Amino acid sequence: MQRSGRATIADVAEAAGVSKATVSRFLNHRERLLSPDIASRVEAAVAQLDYTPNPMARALSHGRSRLIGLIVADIANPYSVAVLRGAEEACQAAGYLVMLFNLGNDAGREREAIDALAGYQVDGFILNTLGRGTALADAEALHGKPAVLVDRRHAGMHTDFVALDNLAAMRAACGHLVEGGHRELLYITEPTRGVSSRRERTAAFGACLKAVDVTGEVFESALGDSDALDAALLALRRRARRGRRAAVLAGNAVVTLRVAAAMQRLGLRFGEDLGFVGFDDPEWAPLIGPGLSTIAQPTDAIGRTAATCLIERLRGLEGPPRQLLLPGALQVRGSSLGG
Amino acid sequence: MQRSGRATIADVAEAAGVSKATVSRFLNHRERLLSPDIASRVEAAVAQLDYTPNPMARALSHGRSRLIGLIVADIANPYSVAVLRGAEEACQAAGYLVMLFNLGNDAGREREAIDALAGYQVDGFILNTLGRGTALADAEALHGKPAVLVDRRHAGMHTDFVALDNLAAMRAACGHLVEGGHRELLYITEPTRGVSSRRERTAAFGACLKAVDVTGEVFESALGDSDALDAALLALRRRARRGRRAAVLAGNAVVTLRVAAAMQRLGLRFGEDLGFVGFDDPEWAPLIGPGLSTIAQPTDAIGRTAATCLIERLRGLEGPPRQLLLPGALQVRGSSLGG
DNA sequence: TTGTATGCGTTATCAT
DNA sequence: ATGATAACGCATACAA
Repeated sequence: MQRSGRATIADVAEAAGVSKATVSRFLNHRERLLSPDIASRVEAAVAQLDYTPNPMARALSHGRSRLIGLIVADIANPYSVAVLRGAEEACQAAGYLVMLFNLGNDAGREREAIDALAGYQVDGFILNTLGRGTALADAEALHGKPAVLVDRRHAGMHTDFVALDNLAAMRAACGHLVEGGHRELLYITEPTRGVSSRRERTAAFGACLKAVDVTGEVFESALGDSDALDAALLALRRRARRGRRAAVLAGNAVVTLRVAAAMQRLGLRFGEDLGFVGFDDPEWAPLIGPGLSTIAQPTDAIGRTAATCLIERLRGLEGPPRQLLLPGALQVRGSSLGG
Repeated sequence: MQRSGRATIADVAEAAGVSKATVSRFLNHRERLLSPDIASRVEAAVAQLDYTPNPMARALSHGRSRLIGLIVADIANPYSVAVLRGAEEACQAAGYLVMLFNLGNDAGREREAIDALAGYQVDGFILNTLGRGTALADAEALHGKPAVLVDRRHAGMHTDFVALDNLAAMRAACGHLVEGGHRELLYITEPTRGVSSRRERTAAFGACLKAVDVTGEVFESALGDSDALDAALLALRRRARRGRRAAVLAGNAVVTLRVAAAMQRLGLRFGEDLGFVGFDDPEWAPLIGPGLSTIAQPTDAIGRTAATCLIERLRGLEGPPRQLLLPGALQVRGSSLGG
């Protein structure tokens, strides 16, 4: 009688002795009055048959799927995962399910990802993408569906945007280091080209230097080039003088890892030889040397906020694109104290 | 003319001057002959309209969705993420999309997760769940859909199973430590109750001890109880004697982190005071002390294998449940050498 | 080989 | 207030 063992709305209607339309109304339009007699009969039938509406049929007919497409630049990146975690949680709580698409750092697949997800009628997108390329030129590419950007902006996209307050975070980091007597700062970042968050942090670093008597440099650390990184660290070390200590700022956890490896190679000690503060607060930060000072991003909140943002739009919220910048939290450990 | 800007099969049919059925056949049953004339007309129309079948409508009608439900115990766990990564990749490559459900370590939601995913007509499940509770008693709960278990078995579930070869891995770890002169071993694991992988590793540890002149103990490390852990490590340290060194085996990366924190608290040195090998090979392992020796799990392969396994079943592969045990790789670093 | 008609499970537009 | 009925987009018996 019932395909795949599941009760359909027709079964419920029959059991309750009413029409399918009535059952559908009972489920979706609780606000409209329906005679208490019928309502209770439908309710009983639903309970007895353990009926659950088929979301796909609902999506086909009604146009909305209660699905949210989450596109992530690289699921190997702990930051992406942390955001994903918060977003998925908020979606679940709001009755949405997440469809995941991992780009694996392949910018060329952005379009493919969006199309695939749109095919499944996702109601909206959460995008933590690469930023390079103009694949997502505009709403056109999004099939008219709302989206929220996380961490990285896209030029020309009029969507909500959620990220760390990079400027404030950088101020906190620099301020802390300067207070500790550090006067020679080196900001190490992954190559900034095209990635808005990296550009913003680099710019913020520059801005933080202006006010004070501090020398700052920026170093772009590429994936395989550990020699250049070693050289930069050694040069920084040489610039340190009494009362004018030197410190490294790492732009994210990936850089932090590279720096930690380099320090080990070079036999340099965090805190003693070079101060250190890094963006992102990985679980292992306390265990490296005297403990690495960090700026902890509220990744969970970022993910939740992004999802909430999107869901508000899905519920009809109008208005210009919003920017939600969440504050980071400075975690002071040995690497920015010793010496 | 077209809702939501997308071309439908009807549009293609009209453009090609054929019936919808013909278009559908052209798309799905390439094998059956269709007159070259019509075929080319349909092909042209498809290309011109940039037509893509609506997967939801297809699922509703045909019963299959090309969706795979991935239920993960805790997305905060790097192991889960690593597996997820491999699985998602393989699914994408095979033309499947992943629907994600994170349990957030809440075993009570297993059933909810399966039902929600089944509602969207997922074709099958990849399950990396908690193992506790009998929520997934049997195929009944899976709505008749095939599933593959990752890392953790469920009693009474007749499904394929993919995991690390725990016994071989434990042998490699113990063998390496014994070769290095370690005779007092302490295996530290998260509480094993109900979790098959933890039980198996613990059992394997016991098996490895029998053959040789080695003293072994097992310690279950609970989340907040760092005092007990400290005590266990100190006791182990005391048991070490000349020519009979002591070493810790950590059951996974979570435990490794706890042990590393404890060693720091206690002022003990890896390699010197206590040997160490841990399951899982987190990126930060080389940076702790002299480098932590580990057993690297082929997480990516595990995820890919699980997905492949499932997809084979979806393609109709019959036969009894398979067990795929993948080998780990011993990574020797300072923690198991020094002293 | 191709077209017609029906069903998949819902929602929504009409009547009543 | 409730019940027929037509979409939604596609696949598939069945007919031709």
